[in-house]
Amino acid sequence: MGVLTKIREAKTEPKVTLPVGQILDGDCVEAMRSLPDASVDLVFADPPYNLQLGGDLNRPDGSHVDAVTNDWDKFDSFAIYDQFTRDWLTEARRVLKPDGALWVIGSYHNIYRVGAILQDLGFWLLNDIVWRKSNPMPNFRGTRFTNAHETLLWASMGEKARYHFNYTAMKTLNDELQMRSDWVIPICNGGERLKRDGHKVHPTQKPEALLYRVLLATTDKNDIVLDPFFGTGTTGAVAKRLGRQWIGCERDGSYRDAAWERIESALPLDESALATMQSRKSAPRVAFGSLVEAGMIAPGTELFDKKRQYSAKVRADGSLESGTEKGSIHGVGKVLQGAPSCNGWTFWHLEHEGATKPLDALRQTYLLSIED
Amino acid sequence: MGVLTKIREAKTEPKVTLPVGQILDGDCVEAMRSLPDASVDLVFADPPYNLQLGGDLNRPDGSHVDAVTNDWDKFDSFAIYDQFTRDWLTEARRVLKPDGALWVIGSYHNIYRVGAILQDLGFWLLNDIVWRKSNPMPNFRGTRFTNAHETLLWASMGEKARYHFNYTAMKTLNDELQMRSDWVIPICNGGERLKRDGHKVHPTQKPEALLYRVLLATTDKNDIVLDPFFGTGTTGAVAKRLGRQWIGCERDGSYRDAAWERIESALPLDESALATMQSRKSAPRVAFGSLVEAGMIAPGTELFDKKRQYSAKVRADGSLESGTEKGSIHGVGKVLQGAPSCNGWTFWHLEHEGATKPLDALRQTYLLSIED
DNA sequence: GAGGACACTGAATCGGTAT
DNA sequence: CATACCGATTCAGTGTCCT
Repeated sequence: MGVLTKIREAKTEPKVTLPVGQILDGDCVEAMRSLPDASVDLVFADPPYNLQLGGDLNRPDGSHVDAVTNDWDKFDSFAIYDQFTRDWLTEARRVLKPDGALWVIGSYHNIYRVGAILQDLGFWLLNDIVWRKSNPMPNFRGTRFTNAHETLLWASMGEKARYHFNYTAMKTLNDELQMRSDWVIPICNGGERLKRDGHKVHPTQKPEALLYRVLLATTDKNDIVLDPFFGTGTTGAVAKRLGRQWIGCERDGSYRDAAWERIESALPLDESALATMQSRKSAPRVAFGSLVEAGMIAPGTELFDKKRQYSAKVRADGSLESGTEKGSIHGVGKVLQGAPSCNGWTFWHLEHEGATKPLDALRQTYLLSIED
Repeated sequence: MGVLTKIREAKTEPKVTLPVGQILDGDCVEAMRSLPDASVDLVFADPPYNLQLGGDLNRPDGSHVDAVTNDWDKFDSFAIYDQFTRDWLTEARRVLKPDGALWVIGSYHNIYRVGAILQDLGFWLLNDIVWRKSNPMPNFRGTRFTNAHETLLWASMGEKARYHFNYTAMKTLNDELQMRSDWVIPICNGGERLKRDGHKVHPTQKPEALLYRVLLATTDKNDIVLDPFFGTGTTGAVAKRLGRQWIGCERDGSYRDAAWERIESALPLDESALATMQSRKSAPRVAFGSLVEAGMIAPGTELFDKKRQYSAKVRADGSLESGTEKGSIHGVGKVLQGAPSCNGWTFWHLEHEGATKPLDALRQTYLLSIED
């Protein structure tokens, strides 16, 4: 590649060339120093998360979890991580045009530090976006909530700065509803996941659908996108597909090689690719506990079947209790009847507003209340 | 109300009384100073977000920042907010027990500052939780993504600190799937929304379903919950319903009045409704040898895994023997598989009354037989 | 080929108690 | 303080192999 693009700086500065379509070798702060002021439209950054993992972790079946143990994710303290963050954000700010914008992705380990520093440097937060993973890794030890999301920050250059937002494109992508700040996107696996000798090339490759939405929302055709932590080049591949120009920084040669191979084989956008990016809507699953939480069914409520042969009492966590039997609405119904299975939603009834109703009626009401 | 609960501090300190079931008047930092060290189990905090709203700038204590004489800018406002955050978090940390925990809710305006300061003070993030609003306010001007979520941080007192998590109750509440870090809960409106003369009493009243999940997940019955920004008392109302003790701080008299009225009309749950599914962790421990002693398993019985790849013989003392390998049900299973660990109760099976059963089934039978 | 059983995997801050 | 030992714990998806 190596296409050099001429840009004209503000006022009457001499023309400068930008290394568009190139992966700059080396530390991203050093690499960005070679770029002129106010020259790129968007920065997308996926910095190390500073995970601070302890010992090994095994799944309940005894298999080993292949965690992120790379040296590039190790920092000795928050202070050192903060300095690293200030350094690259400062340089990113310098190369951004006044109406440019910045995206950073992170997890709870690092994103609060990044967000605060970003604000301290004068960036202006426009949204925080939640990437809700449809298939996250479970919490194998049952010690916390399943960590099922990551966070993206989108910021302009300052409170009064202008920025680009393709409102209509987002609304179209979201079935004519305003795009929300929570995005449901699967993690990167299957054919999209880059592998070498059967092993993943990069431990934290991001899904292209995520970059697709970011670039479609906040850049225009031919805009220049800089990714200081290029990795295996997801940003470059999607930029090429969407007709955006890109610059990457990456110090790991094997990542750069994989990125080149990938970007060269990336095809410019066609309609079929667009279709696969559309979010598919499916009916939300409702847990019985949600109805209890929402106050639609009080703990202590008596449930019974249509013939009033059986009864059970609702408990605080959404489980049922009937004699010595305890469990879910389905499980308790099944055991009481001695049946092979039971749909608790249709089996159990309650007195509601003077009438006898199956639980399913309340589920419908709840679904309406949480509809977008 | 005004029930005073006696607590005993660590070591041999004199007994101290806690203002349980009370709303402390005044600034929360001052109010918390009246509480003893290490005395509460949980802090839930919904601090003011009032940053960057344009126009007038108020300090979190309500005093007005004079734009002309103070020559404030966003850096000043962040610095003021940071100091306020450090102050109340420090005091909250002091009154928390060593195995207590803290929750804070916020939006992108303030949560990155809160999160970073929390980490700086030594709190250890356990999860960040996304409250995904099912019915958020749209972005009327079409300039950004619809801001459809808020963020909650859950933190323990430190990296090595213990904390409470009712894993099984959460799993039950979510229809037998692990509870994830993204929670879909409607915003507070309808009958739950407190109104006076047709206007909402508090601008940011939180839904009770949110507090319900927080308290059910991370407190036990009778635990003491402190809310430094009590507002109209959602925390107190849900705590009362769930049989938790509460303390509030609120400087606004009209909010305190509304909170009192609301909490007094809240109905506590009865004992059986309050019950939740208990994890097996809390069941009394049974030694495998006890089953042999009790005659439920005869020495010499052949055990095998589900696939019948391995087998072992039970010995008189409740140990297993397989080839040259001898030891506990866990130890032998672990060595045979070459696994990092093994739960012998679920790994080993035997023929019992014509069927193949895991040892765990016999443990359950034994547990029932020794119940009082 | 279709379908079922099974294996494998993903940015993970993933024990508690007794000695 | 470390060490030993007990024993609790997973969801969605892809790929492979076998029937």
